[in-house]
Amino acid sequence: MAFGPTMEDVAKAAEVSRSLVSLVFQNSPKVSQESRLRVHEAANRLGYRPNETARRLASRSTQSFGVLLNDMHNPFFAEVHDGIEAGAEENGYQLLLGTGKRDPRREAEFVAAVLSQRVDGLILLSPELSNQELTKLIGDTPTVVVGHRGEGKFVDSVINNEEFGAHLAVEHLSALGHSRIAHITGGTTSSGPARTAGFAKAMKEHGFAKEAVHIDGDFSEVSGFNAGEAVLKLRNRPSAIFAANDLVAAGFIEAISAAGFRVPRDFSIVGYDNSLLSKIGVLSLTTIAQPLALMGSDSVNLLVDRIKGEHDNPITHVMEPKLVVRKSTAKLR
Amino acid sequence: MAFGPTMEDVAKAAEVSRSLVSLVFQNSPKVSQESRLRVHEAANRLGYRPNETARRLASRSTQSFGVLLNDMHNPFFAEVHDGIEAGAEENGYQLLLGTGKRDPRREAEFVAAVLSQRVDGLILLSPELSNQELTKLIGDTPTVVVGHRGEGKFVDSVINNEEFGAHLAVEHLSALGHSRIAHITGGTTSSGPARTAGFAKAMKEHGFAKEAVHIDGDFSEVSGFNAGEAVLKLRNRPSAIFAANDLVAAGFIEAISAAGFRVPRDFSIVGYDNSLLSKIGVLSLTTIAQPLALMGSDSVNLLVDRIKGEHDNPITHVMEPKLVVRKSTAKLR
DNA sequence: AGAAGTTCTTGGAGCGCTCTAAGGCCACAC
DNA sequence: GTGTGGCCTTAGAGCGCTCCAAGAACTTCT
Repeated sequence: MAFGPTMEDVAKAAEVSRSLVSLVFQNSPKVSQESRLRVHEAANRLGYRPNETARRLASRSTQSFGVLLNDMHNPFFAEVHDGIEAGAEENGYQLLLGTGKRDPRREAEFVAAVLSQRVDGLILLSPELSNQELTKLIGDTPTVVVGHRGEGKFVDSVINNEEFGAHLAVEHLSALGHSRIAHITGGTTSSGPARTAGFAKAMKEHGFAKEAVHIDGDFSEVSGFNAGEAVLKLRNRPSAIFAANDLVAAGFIEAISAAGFRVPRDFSIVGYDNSLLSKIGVLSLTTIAQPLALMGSDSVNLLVDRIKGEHDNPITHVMEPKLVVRKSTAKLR
Repeated sequence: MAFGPTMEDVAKAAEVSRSLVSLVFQNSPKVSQESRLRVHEAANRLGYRPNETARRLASRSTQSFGVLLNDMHNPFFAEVHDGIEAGAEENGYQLLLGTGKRDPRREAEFVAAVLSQRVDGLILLSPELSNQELTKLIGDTPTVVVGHRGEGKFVDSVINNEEFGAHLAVEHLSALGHSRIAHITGGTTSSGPARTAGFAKAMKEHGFAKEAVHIDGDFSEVSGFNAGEAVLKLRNRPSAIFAANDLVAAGFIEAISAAGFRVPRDFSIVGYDNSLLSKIGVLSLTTIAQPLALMGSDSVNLLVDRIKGEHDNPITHVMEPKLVVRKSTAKLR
């Protein structure tokens, strides 16, 4: 496996020492302009490319983070990744991306793999890995868990204020005159319970507790569809819906559309996530937006701070969602 | 920067040589069961993790591919990635993922970065980089370009039969009785022209050439919306639409829905990509599906074959799309 | 001119591992 | 005892680079 020219070759060609070539490629200020040019010229002539592997070994530093994306099909990860990438670039870190496909075993494999590559830190987006396994795995590697609160001395967390998101939805609907509001839940995993709890609390605060309707779901379009059919059978129908996410909202809309009902004429509906789905014209969902890119860049900052020694005890950042008003909500008729 | 215990430490703890420890971690068959246990025990006790960086340097092999995903927001990439990941795992390669954000400069940076890490091959999904720059950049690194035909002695390609996709769309609509069909184009970039050419050819083959309508677009929802409004103004309206992609189809549907028209009652419409969008109930788009995961795994195979020396001249694989029938198309009334 | 800096360059040790060649050890045969 | 072979184990060189300490070359000052 021939790996092309080495620093040694460049040094010979430029008639200088290997050390000097090294300094040139580190952009050291203590190289004379003349030598710098000589070396670059020789390097170009030979088609030299520094061997990053050797660099890392010799310098004992990789300047890189491992990032577990889990599921690339979910736009959530793409957006958080945008923020991570921006933050990493700003701070001079490389990224080692991987997917876990929501499988704890694959997640563990990925983490082990990047730790073998001696990354300086770890960012895990919505890992399924238990906190316990994680702690064992990472040792003393600075880690940020995004999506839920992680545990461990070396683990910081970036989470969303789900409760506040639900509050925003109810408040918006209330302002439009709705009080009989149904919530299609996201089930018992990830952010489902927090949204549901937030909904209950917000309804209570608005004095709508008795008009609240809960319909069980699971973050899927089908569960939204089923919820739609269920709602139509209710004797005392809600006038507005707070769906666990945009996909659920889409399912709901399909079900009621099939029965001749319209949004927002017959139902106002609020989704969650501000996904691509919510933005397309046919749906145009009012929804709750999480500051995903911000969460990404914030994770990087947390890591960088910890590496610099600016903190060494677990920190949790809670991000505030925003309401995005589109065409799926309207004044109660 | 303390990097934890090394092989040397493990060797000392297990009272064997460093070489033996190395063999154990390479799963060499020539280590006695007894030594193997001794070493593992010592390694666990010390919390030893092999240093992959050193491994790569010493073995002169990284067993890894660089993968340029370009835009993580586009599900296209997620699906091709699935195939790549599966292929890589099967063949024992690691993946180095990166995004170029459709910016040739960033793409070049990524390629340079992974080449510095001495990847064994490169898979580039829809790169914007010119073939010329690419050739200069990659040197003799085996490369696969996915999405369009790449150029260069070391570059294989995996592309789609866009023409056939257009053919499938027209054939399907024809079978439903449609002959006056409009095509909303994707513009002059990427697969736009090929789809448009395929449409023209298919219409001709069906004897519908004179009924073909071309409306310029650019793969965006807005262009679909504009096309919808334009179609409604036509004196002799088409009964069916072949959109450049699903997003365009969604835009079209929004425009005509606003005017009180319905799909498929008033217009049959075929999208392209079989995206998430096409699958949601409210749209339920008949669409053309590309074998994305297959394209991914095929890219890996191409790379592996080339590395094994099974071919050394450029190969292009053309993949066949499929028609996915949903509810946006119906018999002409 | 010589001392004292300053600026630039270099030798060499070493990062943590792999891999080759060589050797130890043991059983068995002669 | 010596030889033969199989099985394990090891010494040591080296992967391509960084980084330290020290040296060379050049200025500037007195």
